[in-house]
Amino acid sequence: MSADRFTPETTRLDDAARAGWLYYVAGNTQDQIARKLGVSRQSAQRLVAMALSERLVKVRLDHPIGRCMDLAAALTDRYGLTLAEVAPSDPEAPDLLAGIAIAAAALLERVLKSPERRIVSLGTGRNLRAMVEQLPRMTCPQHVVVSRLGNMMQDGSATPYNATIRLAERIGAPHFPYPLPVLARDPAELAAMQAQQAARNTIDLCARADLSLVGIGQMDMTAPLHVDGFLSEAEMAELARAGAVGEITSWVYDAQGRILDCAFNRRVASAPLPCRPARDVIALASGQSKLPAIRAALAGRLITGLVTSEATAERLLD
Amino acid sequence: MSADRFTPETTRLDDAARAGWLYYVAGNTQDQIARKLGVSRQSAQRLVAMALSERLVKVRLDHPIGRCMDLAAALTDRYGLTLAEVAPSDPEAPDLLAGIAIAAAALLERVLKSPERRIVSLGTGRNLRAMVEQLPRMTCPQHVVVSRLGNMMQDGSATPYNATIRLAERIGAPHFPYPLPVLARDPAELAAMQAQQAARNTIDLCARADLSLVGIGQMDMTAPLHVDGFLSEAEMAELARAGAVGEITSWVYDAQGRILDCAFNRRVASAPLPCRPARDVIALASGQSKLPAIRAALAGRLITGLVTSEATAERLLD
DNA sequence: CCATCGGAAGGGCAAATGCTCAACCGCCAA
DNA sequence: TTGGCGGTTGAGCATTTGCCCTTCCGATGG
Repeated sequence: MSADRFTPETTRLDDAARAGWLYYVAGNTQDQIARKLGVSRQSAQRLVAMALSERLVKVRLDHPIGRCMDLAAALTDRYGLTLAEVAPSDPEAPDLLAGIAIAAAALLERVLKSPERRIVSLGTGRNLRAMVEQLPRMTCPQHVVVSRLGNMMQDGSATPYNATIRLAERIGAPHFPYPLPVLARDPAELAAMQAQQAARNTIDLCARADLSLVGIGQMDMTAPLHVDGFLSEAEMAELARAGAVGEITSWVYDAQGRILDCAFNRRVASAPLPCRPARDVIALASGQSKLPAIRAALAGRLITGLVTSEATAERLLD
Repeated sequence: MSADRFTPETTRLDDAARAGWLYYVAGNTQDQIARKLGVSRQSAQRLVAMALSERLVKVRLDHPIGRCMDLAAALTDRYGLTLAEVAPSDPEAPDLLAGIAIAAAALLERVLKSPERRIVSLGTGRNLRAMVEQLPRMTCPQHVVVSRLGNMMQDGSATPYNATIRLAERIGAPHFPYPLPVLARDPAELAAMQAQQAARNTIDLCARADLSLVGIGQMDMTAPLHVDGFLSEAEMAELARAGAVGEITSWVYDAQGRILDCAFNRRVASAPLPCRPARDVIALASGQSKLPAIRAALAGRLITGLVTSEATAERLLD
């Protein structure tokens, strides 16, 4: 091998390294490098490009954001997402809402800046509500905000964390609350509800939404559906036996991310949740307890994007 | 500081980091970055430039350039060193700080990766400071950083380029500043100072340091000791007559690398500099003006390793 | 309240860069 | 010798980038 020291290959790589050093570390232009190494400008360019393609130069970003962006790139890559945002975790409060809310707000703001009409559909949840609070006031009468699910509990009272109304107020856009409750009593009642013109119109809007932002619910004893009284402990247990690990806008799915064909889902009145959606469906979710639910949603391609925390992203990539 | 999380300053740096990542790691063009971050092309350019100027992006060249390797091998061979690193020189700026700093940072990083406790002692100087800036953030509470000399001028003000504190901050390790000034007024004062418990403890740590990184000072009119006001011109001349050619952590030595037995050295309060040290003492130094000082340090085996520039290495081997 | 000022944003342009393509060189085999 | 072929080179051109200069915005102080 020592004979290789002077083969063209080695010298070329050496020159590439030298060119890369002069370019990236010493800050020369390719013209200067060409003169210093005694080659043409084009050759210098090729050497610099080679230093890059042969991975001789290693670039590292020394900022907390750098790590997050590495994680986000790994997430999009591994799960075939169109978008991933990872908010830095505070080591002392690893799944603080604020980071995710800010990241998601920035994302939403970019969409809302469009002069074209955009239909934005929203689920429910603390994350979405916090996101809206982080959004600056804007004037966007050209857009439309629509809710993907009802905000009425079974007793007729409103659920907390209604993000749709707040968002519409904040950006001055027309909005469509979801005209049905979360759950129908039975499939027959559901069919009757969905036949109403207002319902059909809203569901249609949801299907055509350019951007949908949703939360992800876990299915343990802290499940939002349980805490909010939509599911009794017995029902929870039954769903668990059927393989339920998570829910998005009340649609319950299993570990492969398949919407379960079960009695509960047959009563869900929320807008249908497309599998492998054609338009952006972005979930906001983080936390140890939601991990299985997030994993399943990613596996089943129920979402095209994810906004999460650094800590959660790391665990998703384990 | 946590309240600062949302100040414009922080957000701006974050954005700069994002832009830098997208540009240098993900290979986006500035146009794409502008679209993704929702800003104008010019702003994206400014963010990328900021990522560079704020030293958020670190570039490292991962290739042993043949010529530098040869020089390094020749240096270890000729001077009996345990380690030599030679950074490529830009012919027009032969002794750029950056190359040496990066090489030394890589070296230090390898040591810091050890899970075992390591004691690292540092001298002062631009090179050391630049090295610390090149080091990535790490978490190494197992190590200890200790300064080999004071950072107080005679008037009590702090010298610039304090590397110890920066290093300790950056790697999250406990650190020991040097509790004495650079010079005592006279030998009697020195003895009194060195009797203090804190001083004895720190000096002992320096003696046990697994790795010591130091600069080398020349003894001409640009001498650090003179520029920083520790040596008057008259004193400089006297030391020159006594044969002084260089200094390490303020200990002045002659052309054979022998620590001079002179009035000045009897006032130096820095940690003692062992001749033919048993543990690694590595100097960072380059430049025409430092050549005699480097040669002498090598001849007298005051150091076990050297990180220098290509141009300086060549001259040392002449 | 208005005038002033500093910093950030955007337009425009010149320099730097990346890429394609045709020409060329050396090598091998017919 | 000659033709073909892989690979390298340099010219030309489109894109990208860096920078200057003007404009705009918000803060500050009279």
